[in-house]
Amino acid sequence: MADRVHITTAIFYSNGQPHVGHASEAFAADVFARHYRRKLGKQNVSFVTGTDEHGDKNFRAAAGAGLKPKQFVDRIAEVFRKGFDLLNISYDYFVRTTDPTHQKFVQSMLQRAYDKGEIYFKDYQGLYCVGCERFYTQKELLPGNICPSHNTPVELISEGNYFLRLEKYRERVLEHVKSNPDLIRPDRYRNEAINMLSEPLEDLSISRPKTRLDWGIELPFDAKFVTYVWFDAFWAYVSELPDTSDAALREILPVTEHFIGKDILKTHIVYWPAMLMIAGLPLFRHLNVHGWLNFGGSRMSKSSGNIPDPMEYERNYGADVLRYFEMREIVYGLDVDFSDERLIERYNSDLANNLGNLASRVLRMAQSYCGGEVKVAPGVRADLDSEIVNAFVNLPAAVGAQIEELQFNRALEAIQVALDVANKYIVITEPFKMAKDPAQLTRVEQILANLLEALRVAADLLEPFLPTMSAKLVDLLNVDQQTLHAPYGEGVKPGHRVKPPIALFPRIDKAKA
RNA sequence: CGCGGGGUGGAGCAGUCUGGUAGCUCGCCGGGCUCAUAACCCGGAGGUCGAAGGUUCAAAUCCUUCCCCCGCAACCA
Repeated sequence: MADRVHITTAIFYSNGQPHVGHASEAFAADVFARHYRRKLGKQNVSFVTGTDEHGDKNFRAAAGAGLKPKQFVDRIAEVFRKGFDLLNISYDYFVRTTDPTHQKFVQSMLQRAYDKGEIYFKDYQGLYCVGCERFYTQKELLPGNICPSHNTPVELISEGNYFLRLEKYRERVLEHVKSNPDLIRPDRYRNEAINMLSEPLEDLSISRPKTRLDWGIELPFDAKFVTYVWFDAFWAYVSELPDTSDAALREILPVTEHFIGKDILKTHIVYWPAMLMIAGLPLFRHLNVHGWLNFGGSRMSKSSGNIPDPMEYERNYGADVLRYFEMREIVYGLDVDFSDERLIERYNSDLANNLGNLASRVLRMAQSYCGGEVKVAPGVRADLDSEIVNAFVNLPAAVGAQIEELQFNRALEAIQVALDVANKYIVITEPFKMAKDPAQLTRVEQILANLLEALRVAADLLEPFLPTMSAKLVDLLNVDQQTLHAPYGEGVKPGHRVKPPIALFPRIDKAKA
């Protein structure tokens, strides 16, 4: 078991604000980060996100907005950073590819590759699509030299550029993928990666002449050029860590968990490993590939305006609700259909009816029957107790394992099942009836201790998925961090006092929403 | 032979890798309870898990073949 983990989202290239898809990737990485911080300690987890800010598209978008490139990307980066803050994305580093630290690091890696002879200069004449930021071969294009991606004519450009020797490393990368069966997760993307690596590759153009694009990191060995998006962006995963020495990177890369969308699988399994090998560095531990969010059965489409704004949910329901829904509903790696109706349904059944209502009834009984005080230690004192105790004793290990396997939906399902057990326990043991008979008060106290302890474990395990509301529940339960993380039965102690209930998750009326 | 994803009770989905009484949410029918956020609990109706063959004591799950649906312009994770 690793004692340290480094987590990254993609370094987002966007000329607008974050949408629910960005949020979804950030949530998954964040759940991972929060889980591991609890497991390994905060100091053993690092979590990087950020924005990829160079390139043609931003340069042109800036011009279109009448701004200098830097002003333009400053705005984008700020929107992303603030948005992620509001969504409680607990990144340790927000890397911008325009940061001087990052640029310096990229230059050092460029120089290293160049010194090793893995970057070479070649005159090149080709058909270039501005939208794709890449050259096309004739046979890839539609008749009339139309870019198949953008439906616009490509431009014939003649220029010299620097190239990275990708093909030279292809087989080594392929070997690595084959001999590390869980490198790419979930499994379904592994075969695709192997296919990509089974065909010979063109070497990768990693430069642009400044005469064409003066918005990028200057090549240290030729000031007339800047580097191209991929050689720039990938290094952001590590460029701003406190220690970027080779020794440090040899520690951190093998425990690195990349979270990416399925659209950039190819770049991450072809370019990035080759770049690391060229630099003499080890590869990452896992490439965690997620699918898409669809809307009403069709893909997200900015033009038709069907993409929900994550901030809208944050304002309406608080920061946790969108996160919970996406983690609960998505089978990691597969596409899922996103709708407000499903979100509200999930919220009402899981959070309002199950968790929220359970907290209300338990805390209310604790007030009414025990004056808010835990009277006895939780544990099994009768046959009826064993089921709830077992459910929560075994829960943390099960949830942790599922998070690490990217089965966030199943982790949450397991928690819901345990909460179900707790709700049933109340009905079966009927503390509200026994409380009327002073002779049975001891039994009532036992039942409530068991229930409060169950809530405590649930609050602890839900922290990655519901950071805000988990904290509120923890506050109602009035436990400190150390108590919070204790195994079932070793948390709340006799004499401990809890607070009266509040409605943590008010039901959402579908008709009104 | 293009690539990929999917086909599981009325709806939406897990489960398939690691074969062992088919599960969840919603909806529907009947009952219970009153601690609780019109919540909670119990019972019920409803599925030959796309089709056919095969392997196996045992298949939604493994193998083979076939059928159907969706994506593979773009803004995009």
